[in-house]
Amino acid sequence: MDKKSYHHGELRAALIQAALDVLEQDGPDGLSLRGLARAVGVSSMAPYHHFADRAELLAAVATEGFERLQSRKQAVQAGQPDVREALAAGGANYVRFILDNPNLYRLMRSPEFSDHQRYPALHHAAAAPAKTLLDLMARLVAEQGLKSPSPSEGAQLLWGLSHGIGTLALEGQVRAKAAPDLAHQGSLAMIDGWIASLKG
Amino acid sequence: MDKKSYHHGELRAALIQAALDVLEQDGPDGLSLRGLARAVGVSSMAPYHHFADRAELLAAVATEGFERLQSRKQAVQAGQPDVREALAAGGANYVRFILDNPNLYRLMRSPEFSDHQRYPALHHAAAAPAKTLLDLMARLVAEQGLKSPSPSEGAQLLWGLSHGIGTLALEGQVRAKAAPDLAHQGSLAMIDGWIASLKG
DNA sequence: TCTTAATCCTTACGATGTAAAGTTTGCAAC
DNA sequence: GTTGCAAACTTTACATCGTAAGGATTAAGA
Repeated sequence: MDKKSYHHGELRAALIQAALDVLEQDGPDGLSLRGLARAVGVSSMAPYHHFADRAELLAAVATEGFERLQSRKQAVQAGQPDVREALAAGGANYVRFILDNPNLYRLMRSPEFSDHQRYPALHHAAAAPAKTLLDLMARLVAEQGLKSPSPSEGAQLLWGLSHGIGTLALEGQVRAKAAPDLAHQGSLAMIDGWIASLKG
Repeated sequence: MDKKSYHHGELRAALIQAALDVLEQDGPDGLSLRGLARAVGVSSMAPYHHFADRAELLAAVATEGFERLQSRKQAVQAGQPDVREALAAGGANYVRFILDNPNLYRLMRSPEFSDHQRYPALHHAAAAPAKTLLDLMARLVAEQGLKSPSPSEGAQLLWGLSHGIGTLALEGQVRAKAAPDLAHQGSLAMIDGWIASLKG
């Protein structure tokens, strides 16, 4: 592990880990390629042998973030028989993830990665949580016989709600302590609104 | 207007305007103090006589953004007698603002301005739209006799929903064309969920 | 007219992203 | 083993950025 050879051996992974650490401690402004290289004990240009440019390194970090999100999501929603409750719990958990990893989440949602062609691994990782949500929403629509919204619309609305509550909480516009519950309660309200519209 | 004197005369306003232009065209990465100074035809250091640092300039731009948002908000919600519809229309309009001013909105929500002490003008401008929403929500709670959510909780939920849908639309996770309607429909669903819970 | 304060400029420094070209090392083929 | 090559890493260099320090210009009031 302590090999100080010319070849680092695991530079790529080490850089990503260092970036995650810096992101937590110093925020995104303290994140520089040179700084990471320094932290890992390697020259300024070494990272360029593993990443085409700064953006590509950040994309790899964001990818790691999506993988962590997905594993948390599965842990929470695994044994939930009630779809309605699973969706609400998923929303609350999503907000908790945002609050636990503010800078990482912001990076994950950074618009500079919107080019799917250029960051395929990122978008592959990002698709997993989205699909989990969509599947759950489809189950809700089927079980309740909803005519509106469609599964994809419903998923976008629930996602948008939790994403919005979470990011507003990051700014202090919503009390961080209350935010997960708020997302939970808001998700239930929206779901109940959909169900209620059937009986109207 | 074409005075090429030593003193620019309206450097502060010109810089803010230039920043808004650059933000729209080249995105936030193209935004540099030196670049703005160049665009306005002034030395690199001139901006520092009007702004303590880069962040303070950006804060002024963000402030301008909140003022534009508020005036649009008032234009839309002015003559809405129905509270429920006013809230939903406000949400849709909010999403439209985000889509019309993507980079400006991201700047407005940038976490580097979260220090209220340091950017009083920004937070004053930002408070206006929030208050408009809160007042409307209070009216809804009163008219419908809602026991839950509280006005502030409800406002945060509706705000979060529109903020979330809008920012997801910026990333392409939600179709931009459909986003305002989605926010509208989602707001109504949530409101109806609140009302339905009274009769449950 | 003289003073003064506001406005703007010049110069300079450290940090960053990254291009170009050289060095070291592990490994595969002989 | 020795050789040869590709991958991993380094050195050097440049443009650009934010901004600190100090000098020049000018508008406006005494």
